[in-house]
Amino acid sequence: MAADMEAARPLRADAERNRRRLIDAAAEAFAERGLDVSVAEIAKRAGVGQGTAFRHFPTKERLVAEIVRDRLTGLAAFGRELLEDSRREDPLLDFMRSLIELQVQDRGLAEGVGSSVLADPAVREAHLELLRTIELLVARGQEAGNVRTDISAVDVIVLTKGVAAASDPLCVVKPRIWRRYLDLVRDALRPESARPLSGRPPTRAELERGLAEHH
Amino acid sequence: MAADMEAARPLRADAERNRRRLIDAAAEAFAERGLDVSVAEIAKRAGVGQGTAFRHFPTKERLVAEIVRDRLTGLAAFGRELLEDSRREDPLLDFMRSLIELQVQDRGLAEGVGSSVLADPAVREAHLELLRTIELLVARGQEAGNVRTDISAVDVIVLTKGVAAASDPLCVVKPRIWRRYLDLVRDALRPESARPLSGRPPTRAELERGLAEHH
DNA sequence: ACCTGAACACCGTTCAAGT
DNA sequence: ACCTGAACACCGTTCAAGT
Repeated sequence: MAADMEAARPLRADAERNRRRLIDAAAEAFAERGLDVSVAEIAKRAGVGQGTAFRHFPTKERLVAEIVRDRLTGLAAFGRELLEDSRREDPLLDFMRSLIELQVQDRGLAEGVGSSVLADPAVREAHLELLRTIELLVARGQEAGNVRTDISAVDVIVLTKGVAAASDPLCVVKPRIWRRYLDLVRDALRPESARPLSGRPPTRAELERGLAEHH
Repeated sequence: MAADMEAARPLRADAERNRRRLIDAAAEAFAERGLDVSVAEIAKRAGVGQGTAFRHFPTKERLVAEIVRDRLTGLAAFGRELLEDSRREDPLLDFMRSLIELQVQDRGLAEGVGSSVLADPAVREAHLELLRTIELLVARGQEAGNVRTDISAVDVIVLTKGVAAASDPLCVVKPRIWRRYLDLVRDALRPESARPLSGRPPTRAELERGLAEHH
């Protein structure tokens, strides 16, 4: 799961332990109650002083970034697994299902992607890795004739985010409603239904820039 | 635009003036910078003390609610205009365009719908009015053969919210990108592309309940 | 009746003092 | 090196004192 770029100098034993506790406590709290749980409460849950929290993560956003990065990396890895599993009929659709399911279950992740955490370099790198994986899945789907050819990986990310965001309020009362809207997206992506789309498709760079500048 | 249920007892002249100034200042500030502009700043922009702001709107949420209600009422009225204009080929699609465009232009509105302001009774009433208008538009579209028959007005609201939310980050760099995703939704809604959707469709009551309980 | 700014509780963030 | 809680600026909200 955790893909640290550089091991850097190892932390002192207690610091390392505190860091892990903070990440675990934050991941849990954010998933359950969204990103507006206070750092003070996360520190308390982790059993450390709140000063310690800000020593490890100089800003709350960096703490969020750490956790979002973990999730994105995990998703990219899962996407590559799907690509290697040759028995799957429609790996792209399976992947979109997982993307949405994770956003629906993890409120913090849903609030995190599309927030300014995407400006964080480590998060951007993980996001790019995810995009590249989706590009492979889209290409595969297009070769198999499952997916219209005027659709890109950026579109897939945008669409899954849309399904998750749109389903969000209804999910409290109908937890599986997102499947309905994923089904509609599936219908929209089939080659038979393709009619010309207006404007030029968004590029990878435009998405990255948009996410980073957003706010 | 403003559809006050009961005129009640009229306010003192200065109070009425302050109320209007607060609403105008808030509408402008929320549209530009989203819902997290402080009440203090809105009061300052309106030229009143911040105590006055809380006298007119006992909570920040009520101030937001007032503005969201105005927008929803305006949208419902516009929808009915579309229904009466017999020259339009696809009034539902035209209406979805306006729904999305407004959410993209007005950050406060986008953040407001789907937040807990929908718990406010006056907002719920305006929202219900909007839903009923969309139901007429959907029925019209289905009669004309433009729209698949397993789609409801609730779906339309959910989908437009999804398009607006998904396009949001990209809009900074490509302001018209939402048209692309509306085009995809248009393709998904055409009867020819219809394949069975999983689960039962969400009802009006479920949407209302979801929006109100959300948070 | 309505207006106002000072006061309160809570948040993110900083830092002097400890080990 | 790292930990800690008290301190600061800012937010939403309340309220005693004014007109």
